[in-house]
Amino acid sequence: MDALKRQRAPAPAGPLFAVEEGSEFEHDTLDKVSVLFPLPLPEPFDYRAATSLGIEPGMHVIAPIGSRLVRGVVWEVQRNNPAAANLKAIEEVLPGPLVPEISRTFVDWAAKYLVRPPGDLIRMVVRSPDALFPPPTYTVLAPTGETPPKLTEARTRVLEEAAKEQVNAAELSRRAETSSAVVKGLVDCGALVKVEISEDPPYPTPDLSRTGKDLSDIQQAAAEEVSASVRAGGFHVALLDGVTGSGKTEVYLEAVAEALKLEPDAQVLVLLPEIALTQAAMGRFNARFGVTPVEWHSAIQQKARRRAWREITAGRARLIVGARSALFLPYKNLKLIVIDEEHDSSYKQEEGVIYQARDLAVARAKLGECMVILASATPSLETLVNAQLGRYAHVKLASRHGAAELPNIELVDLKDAPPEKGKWLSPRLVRGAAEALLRGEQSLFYMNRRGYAPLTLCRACGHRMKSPETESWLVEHKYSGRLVCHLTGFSMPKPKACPECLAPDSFTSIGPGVERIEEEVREHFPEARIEIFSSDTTPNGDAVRDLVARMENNEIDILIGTQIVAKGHNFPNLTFVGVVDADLGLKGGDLRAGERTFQLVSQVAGRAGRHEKKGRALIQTYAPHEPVMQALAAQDRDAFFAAEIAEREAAGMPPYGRLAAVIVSAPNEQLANEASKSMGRRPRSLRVSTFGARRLRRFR
DNA sequence: TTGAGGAAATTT
DNA sequence: AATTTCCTCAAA
Repeated sequence: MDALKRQRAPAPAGPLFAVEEGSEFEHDTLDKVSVLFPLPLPEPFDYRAATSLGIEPGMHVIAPIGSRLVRGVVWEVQRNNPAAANLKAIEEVLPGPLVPEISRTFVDWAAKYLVRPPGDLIRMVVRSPDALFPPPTYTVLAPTGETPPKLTEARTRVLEEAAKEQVNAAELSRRAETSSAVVKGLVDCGALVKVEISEDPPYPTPDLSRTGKDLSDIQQAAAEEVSASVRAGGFHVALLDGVTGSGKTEVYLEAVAEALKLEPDAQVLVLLPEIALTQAAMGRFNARFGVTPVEWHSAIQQKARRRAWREITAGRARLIVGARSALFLPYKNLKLIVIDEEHDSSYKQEEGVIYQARDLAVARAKLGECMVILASATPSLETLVNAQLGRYAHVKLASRHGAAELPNIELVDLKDAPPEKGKWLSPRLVRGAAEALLRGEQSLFYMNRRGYAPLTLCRACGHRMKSPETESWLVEHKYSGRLVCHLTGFSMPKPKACPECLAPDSFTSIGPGVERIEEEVREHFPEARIEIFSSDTTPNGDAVRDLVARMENNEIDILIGTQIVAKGHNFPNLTFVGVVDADLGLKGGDLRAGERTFQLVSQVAGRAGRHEKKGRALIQTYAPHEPVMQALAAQDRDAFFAAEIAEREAAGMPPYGRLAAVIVSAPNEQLANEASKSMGRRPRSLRVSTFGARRLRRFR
């Protein structure tokens, strides 16, 4: 109710039709109107409305549900259906642009595909409650060009200021340093006129006469291929596949320009991973088109959201850059969707309505006869399979732009040369960093675990410190002196004595995290400048920028980082990378563990020697013969994916089969286990694996 | 009986 | 999602 009040109260302006039957239209018939509400209802609800109201699918209406009034979208209309007489009446027809047919079809399709009430999806389409009503305005004063009869000094000053910028009366008198009466006098004699300005003005149009940066021959060929697809029109998907630094962005920007040229209201949506939605990214678009794109993500402010929604629906917003949620907006004429870093896990929404934006984008494009470009240096297995099967065009940008070479990657078999007990760096890793240090170059140790140690154990009784809710191990963070649950964020100070057996100072730390690797590195290189790069040490963007800048300026010799280092940073003097535990990501039985490990480790290894200097990467593993490790050493992505694809196909795993999670809840753990096991026995055609509550929590 | 308090059903 | 109805348990 609150939401509705808020929606209706501030905006009595605009043509709100009160619904009244009878009176004027004596021969009026009744329509049956199905309305989809942004509620988890199983289907649209039916109402009655006079035919003379001309209600059409896509219109916004208010209708009663039980004792309250709710805003919804008209889904279907049956003209002249007398049976509608027994239905409740539509309360009110709201102004505003219709939800286009493509968006409605997409909602229906996605609701089925995601096994969700359609109302949950329309909620993502109609996302700005006050955008339906005409935008609020404010009044400014503009000179008319007429000269007032008595041109005093004060009046001249006011007219001079008014010519510079149009502002309101109070501001104008302040700027001209006169009283408000002078300004009012000028309005009265017709030298100034009041002008209503919309609070939601249209965005500036991208400048399509501009050209992009000069492209290499390879880039040029790729740009021409995707541009030709855009010009051809209709549904196409292209995978733009090129290593970091191959200039993928420049290539897809050409396709964006091409799509915008198709029609005066043609729109382009560029999806970026959440963390990539930065001012720097916006700047790249600005450099190419002379305008800042329309931004859309969950953090966008109410006013900006209203303006963006209004302009997107009207087809006046042409270039939209956003996170996954931008996919659902009611575009008027969407011609191209670009998904940058298509493998990125942030395209997967894992709470509420669970969806993979990359997959839905392809479906949405098919419905809207539009093109999709999936760009990545490390495409997902699903996308590569689609490219191999010929469903997607495969546009390759093979060579690195410029002179830099790929680093040398070697495996270090930890079974051959294990580090001493309580240590994690093999002599080869230490030597690698020492050599780089001697040459005045930088090293990076990659350890994908935050904190000091993943397990804290009582030596006296063997008690393990666990998170109260999830039963998962508490990770020790030495700098903060706390034990932290990485799943829930729960944390507590490290206790002085064991809570189980009360033995004092009996805790011992098991296993490594970045902080512990740093300790070990400091023992080897006491004189070196060493820093940790993890989300704990760099809590915000400023801290990240500062650390990256110091690394670029050679103020750091050795960096120890979690996966945060894998993302896009470019350190010219970094020539040695040591991956402390490449096996870490493979544990846990996740379907995509191998794929993720390959992508992460090859990205991290790729940090070495990105400029003139040749880089070297050492990868520590206990399983050097695993296909992932072999492929990493050979830097052979195709070989890795070939092996992985064969394995998935044999096991009937995605994309060759589908997975479904069933959550079993019971009064106690034993009962839940029994129920899961018996469920697993029943249908022979299904393969069932069971996870305990701890692991399942992550799926919720 | 009455009435919290909470779960379950209903809403067109 | 927001109400309304149904159900249980316990106090009077």
